[in-house]
This record gives sequence, structure tokens and C-alpha cells, in this order.
Amino acid sequence: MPNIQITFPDGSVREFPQGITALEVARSIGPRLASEALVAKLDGELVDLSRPIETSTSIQFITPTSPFPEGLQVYRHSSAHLLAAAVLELFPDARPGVGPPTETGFYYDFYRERPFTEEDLARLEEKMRELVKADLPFERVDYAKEEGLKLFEEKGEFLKCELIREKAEPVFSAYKTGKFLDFCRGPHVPSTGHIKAFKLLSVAGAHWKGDERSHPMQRIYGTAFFTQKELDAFLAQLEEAKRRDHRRLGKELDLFSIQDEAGPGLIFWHPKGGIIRKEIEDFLRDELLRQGYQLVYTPHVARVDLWKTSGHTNFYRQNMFTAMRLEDAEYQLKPMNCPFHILIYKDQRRSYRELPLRLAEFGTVYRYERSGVMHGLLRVRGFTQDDAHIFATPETIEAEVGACIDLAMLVLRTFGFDKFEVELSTWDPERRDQYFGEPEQWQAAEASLESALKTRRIPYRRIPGEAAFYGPKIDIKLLDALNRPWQLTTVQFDSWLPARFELEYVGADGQTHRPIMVHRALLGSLERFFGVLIEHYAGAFPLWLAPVQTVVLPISEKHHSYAQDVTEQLKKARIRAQLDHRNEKLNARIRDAQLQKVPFMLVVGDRESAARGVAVRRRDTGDAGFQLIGDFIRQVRELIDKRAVKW
RNA sequence: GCUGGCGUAGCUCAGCUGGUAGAGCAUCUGAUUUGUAAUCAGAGGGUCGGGGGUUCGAAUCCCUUCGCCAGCUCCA
Repeated sequence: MPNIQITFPDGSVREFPQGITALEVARSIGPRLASEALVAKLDGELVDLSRPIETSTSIQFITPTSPFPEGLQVYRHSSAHLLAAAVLELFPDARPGVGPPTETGFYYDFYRERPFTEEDLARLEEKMRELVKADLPFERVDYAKEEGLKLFEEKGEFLKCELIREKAEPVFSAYKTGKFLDFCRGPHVPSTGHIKAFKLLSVAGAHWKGDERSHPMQRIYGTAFFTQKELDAFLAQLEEAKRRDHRRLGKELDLFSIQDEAGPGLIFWHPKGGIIRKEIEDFLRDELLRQGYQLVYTPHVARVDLWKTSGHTNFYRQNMFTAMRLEDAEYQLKPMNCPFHILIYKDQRRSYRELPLRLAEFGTVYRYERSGVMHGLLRVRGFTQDDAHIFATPETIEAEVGACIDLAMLVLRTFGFDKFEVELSTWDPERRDQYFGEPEQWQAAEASLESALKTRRIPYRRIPGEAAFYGPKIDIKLLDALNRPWQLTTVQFDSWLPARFELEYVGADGQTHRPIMVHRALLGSLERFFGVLIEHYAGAFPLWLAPVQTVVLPISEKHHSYAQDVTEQLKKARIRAQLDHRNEKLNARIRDAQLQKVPFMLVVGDRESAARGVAVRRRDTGDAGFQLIGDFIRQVRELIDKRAVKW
């Protein structure tokens, strides 16, 4: 048998007989590697360790400690197969659909008359552990298409048959694990014994191939990690996310509610949430005015004709509330603010000297969402965008886009976010008919967006084909305290609406020209942003946002009047202060203030009233000792004024 | 909208196979006068999400409707 040459990651080359398996190569290096390796990478392609190597190649072994995400993906994919094998042991009537790895684990879809229950999950997990102990191999078998199809048909695997008919090559691979045979490209870890730490998380409904008209499927979600420690950390993070859930905190801290009687997806901002919203709006408004925006207010409804002109009745109908008939015409609740701002623009003849014209509004819009998709503050039917439309000449577009990005970064950082992901969504030149406008316009638009990012040295990802039909856009996602991404800021280039509404300005040359529009929202929606903020801070807001900034706690009744005096002084300094003189032990009142996440608690008793001071307790670090009342006020005022996130 | 789960006091929840509702916290009243995360006692509070049905009898079983939760699908 001829020899082949195998190149190792360190550059060394060794000869092996043709047909040797990757596992044998690993063994030639060391028994430890052979037992830990999960898959091999041959010239960059992932393969099973058991696969014979026929030609010279480079090789790399992937173990749990390899710095490649592919290892974990394969591992989770194998875990999904392990799950399917366990399901077939306990529920022979289940018909496996698909079961891929996901970002945080894996799932497997089954077709079955009866849904799985929580108890079923526990039994399945137990069975999976048994199969791990049995150390079953993930055995790869190649079938000719017809022969393989027949095999799956005999097993009654009608879903797999459908996939094979649609996707299989003339010879396709399948993987066998115990009773489970899957049409699968692989690769997999060598055997079930390699799977160390996993957990089944939930059952949920799904649809075959994601098509809601197709078979209902039962999806079992699970996750798997190389070590129990990593799994535990992941589960702890799930718990932490639950602890921070804005719906729960919104109730506990009395920030907002959703009322059955009013309808789903409609938000009631309670007084404490209202103060936070006011602080957010005040801050934004000040910045907007500083940056040359002009504030406008527009109605919530308009004649349907307006929405016909804008094109919304056509391409956005599915997201709009149905129109209402009034005496003279049909009226439509607004799903967007742009046509209104356009009407303000059109209300007079515009000169190039007025541009860029920046119109900003906290505009409340209503969008119809299907009943199953609402989620707290994050997905609602009525929300307020911190919206703005910039009407500009083509020459100034890049500068305007750049200014939007700068403003977005400034704003988001002020709220304490400092990790971002930026995306540039561009068109797909292959599908020109999907987009409005000429290719040259698109290239110019993309170039100006891209250049705005480049001159700021902002790292970004280009996503072809993700542009809106009317223009390319830049989206900024922030990462919260749990590193979850949230898409908030969007800056969109639009030459479609200016054309629809025949917008014009008179240029320096005395001719009329068409302006370009930039749609831009920094926080996206105030409701959604509020939800993100609550979860990011777990309800413990920065001082400047905290609904109650200080609570004054008199030790006993004889300190009431001094406590009252302290509270008045705080209020005079525009610090939100509350006096808690309830007939409760100090400990109980401290506890309540802690649970309400009040930044400062001021204990006042004999010592404090004698010395005109307060005993400061901080929300995060506890007792901070005595301070003169004047000093405390000055310090807190300063922290509020500079919108400190930490103190 | 679809699949599955759930809906009992303001909140968190108990209530086995049908026999006209219970705890803790919160609220109110009284006692207590408190030094850095829950003082004690008493009282009030529910047409068991809404409607219909089965039954001598329904929080419990059935139908229907509204809402919530986890997903699917779609988005700020």
C-alpha cells in the first residue's frame, strides 16, 4: 500500500500508509490525544476520526480544549443524536425530524401524537446517561440513494425520507447510534461516551421545516458542554436572566404594566417608570437640540391616502392596525412617523441653504403584531420611537450618517453600555429587481455609509442582502451585562420616499433637486430600550435614572422633624427623596429600600441631628458612615449632573 | 396566527381521585420607638380569568372565549 504524507499543525510532516484513520494517526502521537480527540480537520474539512485518509493532507485534531468553535458544535450535534437515540428507546412512536446544534445548545424535532411532558424530559435524560455509559459508537454508513431510502421507508421514517428525496446526493451518509439512524452529513464524536455534560431544557412546539402549515412537531431543547463546570455556569446564567427579567422587575419595582382590559402589547408606564422615561427623554432632547435637530410633534392618525402615497398600504399592510372609517374618509393609525415629517418638509419650498433639515420626534406608532409574539416591553403593539428624519443633499449625507453614529455611541455610552456590534446591511446585486433605484445610487449610498464607519475606525460586519428595499442601513447592536445582543440603533438611507412624495429643494444653481432622506432611531423604541435597561441593570438603575434616589430613615419618632428637614433639603436640590417614617424597625425599612434598589439610604438619629448630618448607606456597598448633609447633597448632585453610571 | 403548558386574595403559591376556598407577604387597626436586609397581635380581602354545559353538587370534568408563559414564524 502506498504511503501518504500528513502535515501537522507545527509544520512537521510524517508518512503513513494510505487508508489510515485519523484516530490511528492520533494514537501514533499519544494515547491521551487519541482518547480526547473528538474530530479531525483534514485540509480544513471536519471529518470523523474513524474516516480512512486516502490522500496526503494536513491534519489537526480537535479536542475539548481546542480553541475552535467547531468542536463544540460537533459535540452538540452528537448530543442531539444521543437525544434522538434516547427518544426512540422510550417512545418508539416518535418520528425524528431534524436536530441541529444551536448557539447555546441543540434541539431535536419529533413528530408524535402526544406531546412530551416535563417528566418525559427527566426520563429521557436518564436514558441518555445510560447510553453514554454504554459508550455507543456514532457509526457512519454510506448508502446508495435508492437503497438508503428503502431502509428509512421500512423504518417508517417518513420525515427522513422526505429530506433524503430532497437533499441527498446519489450516495449519502447516515449515522447510527443505538436504535437511531439519521440521514446526516456528520461528522460526529467517536462515541456517546465522549459526551460528558448535558441537560434537557424544555419542550416546545415547532413546525416541520419551519412552515406553519406543515406538520406540528415537538421540539426538545437541550444543551451540552465539555465539562460539568461549564454546564453549571450556563445554567446559572439562565437563572440570572430569569432574575433580571424585566417583566418581573417591572412588577416588583412598580415601573410599568400591561392591562388585560386594555389589550396585549400596550404599555402602561407607572409613575416610577414615568420618571425614568422623563429622564431619558430630557437627556435625548437636550442632545438633539445641541446637535442641530428640530423637535416636531405629529398626529397619531392620518387619512389612508397618505399611506397609499408612502406605499405603506402596499408593503406594510400586514403590520398595520386596520383603518377606521370616519365621516369623510378612512383614517389609519400610524405605524411610522416618516410620512408626517415629510409633510412638514413639503409644507414650504426648501432651499439648499436649509439642508440638512433634521426633524426629530418621540413618535408613538402602532403596529399590528400577531398574538403569539408579544413579549413584555420588548415586543409590543404600541411604542414610541426616538425617531428623526434628516433631509439632506447627496454631498452632506456621509457627514450626517457619521453624526448619527457619533450621537448613538454617545447616547448608548451615557446609559452605561460599552460593547457594540455594528452591521452594515447592503443590497444583493444579484437580485436587482428587489430594490428601488439605480445601481449607481446604491453603490454611492453604500460607499458613504461605509466611509462614515471607516473614518471612525468602527469595526463592522457587512451583511449583503439585508438592506431595506429602499436603501442600505447601519444597525448598532449593544451587548448587555449578560452579553446578550440587542438591536437598537438603526440609520437607514432612503431615496424611495423622497421620490414617492416628489420632494424637492432649490439648489445653488437655481434648479430643483431631490433630497435624500436618512431615517434614524438611536434607542429604537423607548419601551424596548426601557426593557433592555431594566435587564442590564437588574433594576438597580444608575443614580440619575433611579425613580427614588434617596430614602431618609429616621431611627425613631423623635427624629421625624429632622428627617423631614433633610428630605426637604434634598428635594430643594432636585434630588428625588422619600421619607420613610413608617412604624417599622430600621432593619425592615432598610430591607424595603434595598429591595426597591434605592441608591442611597440616609439614616438619621440622635448623632446625625446633633451634627446636621446623615449616616449614608449605599445600595451596593452598605454602610458608608457619617456625612454632613450639605456635603452629601453636593456630592449626589454632581453624580446626577454628570449622569454617572458608577460611584 | 400555529404547537404545548398555565390562569385560585394586590403579589407568590397550596387545594389528592367533584362535597359551595387556604398560607405567607402586602393592606388596615392596635401595641411597640426601633442604629444598617423582615417586631408582635388582630382585622378586612376571592362570583377560583369570562361565558356556557354535565351533575343533587364544579376551583376540580367537558365546550367556548380572553389573557399569560415557552417555542415556531415575523420585527423596533
